[in-house]
Amino acid sequence: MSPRTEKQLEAHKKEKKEKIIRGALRLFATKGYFNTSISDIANELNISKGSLYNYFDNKERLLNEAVDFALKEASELNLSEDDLKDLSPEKIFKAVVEGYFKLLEEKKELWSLIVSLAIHVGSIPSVHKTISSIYEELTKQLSELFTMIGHHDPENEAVKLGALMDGIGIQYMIFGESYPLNSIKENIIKGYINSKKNLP
Amino acid sequence: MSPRTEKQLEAHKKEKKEKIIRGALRLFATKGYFNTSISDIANELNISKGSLYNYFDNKERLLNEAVDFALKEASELNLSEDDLKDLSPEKIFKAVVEGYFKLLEEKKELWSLIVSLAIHVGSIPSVHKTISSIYEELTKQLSELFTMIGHHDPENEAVKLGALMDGIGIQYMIFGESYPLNSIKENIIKGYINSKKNLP
Amino acid sequence: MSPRTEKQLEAHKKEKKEKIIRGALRLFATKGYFNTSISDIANELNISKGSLYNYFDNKERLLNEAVDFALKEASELNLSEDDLKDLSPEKIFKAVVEGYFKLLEEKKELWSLIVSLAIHVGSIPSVHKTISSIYEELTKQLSELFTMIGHHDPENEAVKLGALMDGIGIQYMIFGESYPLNSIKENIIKGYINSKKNLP
Amino acid sequence: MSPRTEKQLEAHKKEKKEKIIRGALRLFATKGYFNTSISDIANELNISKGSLYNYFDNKERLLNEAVDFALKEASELNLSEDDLKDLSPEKIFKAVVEGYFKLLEEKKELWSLIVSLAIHVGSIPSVHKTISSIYEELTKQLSELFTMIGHHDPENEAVKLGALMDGIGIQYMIFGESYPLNSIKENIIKGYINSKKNLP
DNA sequence: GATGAATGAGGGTTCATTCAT
DNA sequence: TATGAATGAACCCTCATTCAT
Repeated sequence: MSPRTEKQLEAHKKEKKEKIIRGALRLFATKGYFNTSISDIANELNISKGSLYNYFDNKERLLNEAVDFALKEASELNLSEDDLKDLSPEKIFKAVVEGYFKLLEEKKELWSLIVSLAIHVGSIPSVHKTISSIYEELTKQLSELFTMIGHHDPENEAVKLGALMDGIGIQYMIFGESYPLNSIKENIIKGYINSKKNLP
Repeated sequence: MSPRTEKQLEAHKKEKKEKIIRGALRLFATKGYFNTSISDIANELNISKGSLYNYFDNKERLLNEAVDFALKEASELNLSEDDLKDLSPEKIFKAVVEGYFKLLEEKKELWSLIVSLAIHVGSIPSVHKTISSIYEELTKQLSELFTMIGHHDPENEAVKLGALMDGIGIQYMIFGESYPLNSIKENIIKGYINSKKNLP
Repeated sequence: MSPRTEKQLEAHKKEKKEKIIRGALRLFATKGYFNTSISDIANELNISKGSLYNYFDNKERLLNEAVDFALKEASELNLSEDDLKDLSPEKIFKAVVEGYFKLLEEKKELWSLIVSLAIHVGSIPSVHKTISSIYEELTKQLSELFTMIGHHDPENEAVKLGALMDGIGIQYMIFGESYPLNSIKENIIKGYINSKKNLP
Repeated sequence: MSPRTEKQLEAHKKEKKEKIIRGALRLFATKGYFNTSISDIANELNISKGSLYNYFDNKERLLNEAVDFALKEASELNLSEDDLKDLSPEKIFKAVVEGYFKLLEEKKELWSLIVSLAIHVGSIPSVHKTISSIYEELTKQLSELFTMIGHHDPENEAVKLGALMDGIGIQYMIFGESYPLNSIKENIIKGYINSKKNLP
């Protein structure tokens, strides 16, 4: 009944790692990394502390893998290249921006955890690397999107859009539900579409 | 040379508090709040651990007062109302934006500490309040600036500019020196000035 | 040799707890609760400070469990119901009173620790509850004893005898070895036996 | 307006010491000696910590002087020899016993503080001496009382009455207001008076 | 005499990590 | 692989006491 072959074993291990990561992520996101102890995580998952160390070398590595996992999962929410081909530029923008705003609303705590870790290098240097490499990737994708659309200076535009969206995230975290997330979203979408139209 | 009157005593105490705050801020900014121990701060300042507690009830209070102090100091870098009167709208924008970018460059670690604390409520709730109240104030000031300039929908514009600048901060923290801070700065300044010109 | 089954594990843990309790009790009794540090206890037992916290949530809980343990152990020194059946009233009295005096002499420090904790609620409220519930139990048993013997107003008599014995304890603690413990013991025993004989 | 002569100075100092003692006693009695800090006392009295050390060498000495003070004050509540002369034996007993019960009720916390300190030598050895010497004195007075009344074996009777009253104190502290203090008081008074009458 | 900032030893407690089972 | 007791360093904080003013 239990897995036998090496492959099965590997799969089983991966599954368990993912389980742990999800649990850890849940706690890190709500309580913060430093306020979450290894014991907390073990309790959350109903496993032993020692067992955790069979899957992760130490707490910081667990954090890094968890952040990596979360970022990859979040990326998957975004559009695949196939989608891009079939959509008009306007729709692509709408989809990208709306996807991001959805992430912001639905995974608020996770977003704030990751960004707060990312921007303060001094706290946990290793995680900074993990996040920035993914960030770079995302910006590149955004830039490609602008290129496909035929924007002049797509890189600069990608950087600016990325910054604007992150900034909205910050303000949303700080001001909470009183922040006019929706109207800003509409405003952005309209702005980009119009500005494009206005171009010669 | 030593203080005698009650006033001098009070002033002396305030001075010392500020000294401690500066030291703590230095360490919090570079190592992070959770990685900075009370001992570290005491050592940094060459005073005893116990002495710290004559000035601050506990570590979290020290953080809050430090953050408050830093934010107020940073605000003072911004323009006073007098300045606003004498400057043309274009110049005011330039000054505000440039002031912010200067802050970003010169107090990188401090900026990242504060924002990372601000956005993740779960880590230290109390500091979230301290920061958000100041943030609200800043947004209001920005909004007033837009009103004075005669922008339609100044509030929305203030929120957007605030978000954009914060977002640039994030990206700067993540990408580091490779981030094209200057070209973006110019781009923003030009953009705002042009967009205004385009208005009827 | 080492425990394997869950039952053995449980038993092993209970054993260790008891070991810690005995060590803590030894120190609390001689030095006092507040003068005994967690470090002291760990040293006494040749274990680490941290290990203690695997068995007891905190120092106060350890005290409470220790007191509880001591009181229960002391109670067991008293007579079982079987004994009562086989003895004449005179002998029961003798046994009870002598048992108490023996306790007083042989566990002097422990007795004084517990009573001193019990009577001053302000010091450690939690332990006051622990002790008073046991005290209530003891008084009830004493009352039942008087009922069995046929004393009129057994409750009142139980309270009075309890008070007298506690008072003797106090005086013994204060006056030390010069206190005529033995003669008083005899006096009490005789007094109760005679008074009973005088009843119709 | 301020005291000049040495005598006045001395008197002034004594007054202040007494003030401090009363404040300290208040806190010791309610919170316990170990839970009361020098700062607490200074705050209670609105004086500085440093000032306290002008009057008492250290905390333990303050406790000893406070206990001494309290015991002497309590003793003064008892009957003077003059009173004894004018009263019948029955009335003297009544007065002594009632005085003690009044003390128990009105200065509950103080009584429990002192007795708890007295019986546990390990906690604060010095105070044990302070209290036991006063206790000895009180027992002697009680013994003299019995002698005056013509009791055979007055010493033994004094010890027993002392013990009984202390024991009642303990039980009162443990059981609180549910303890039938009044009925026991009446019972004791009647008991002693009757037993005396019953003597040939 | 009065003050309260400074001290520094020590307090209880937490926690990531190890390791024997 | 799973366990959880054991560790020990580090943490935040308290406090009696001192001393310059």
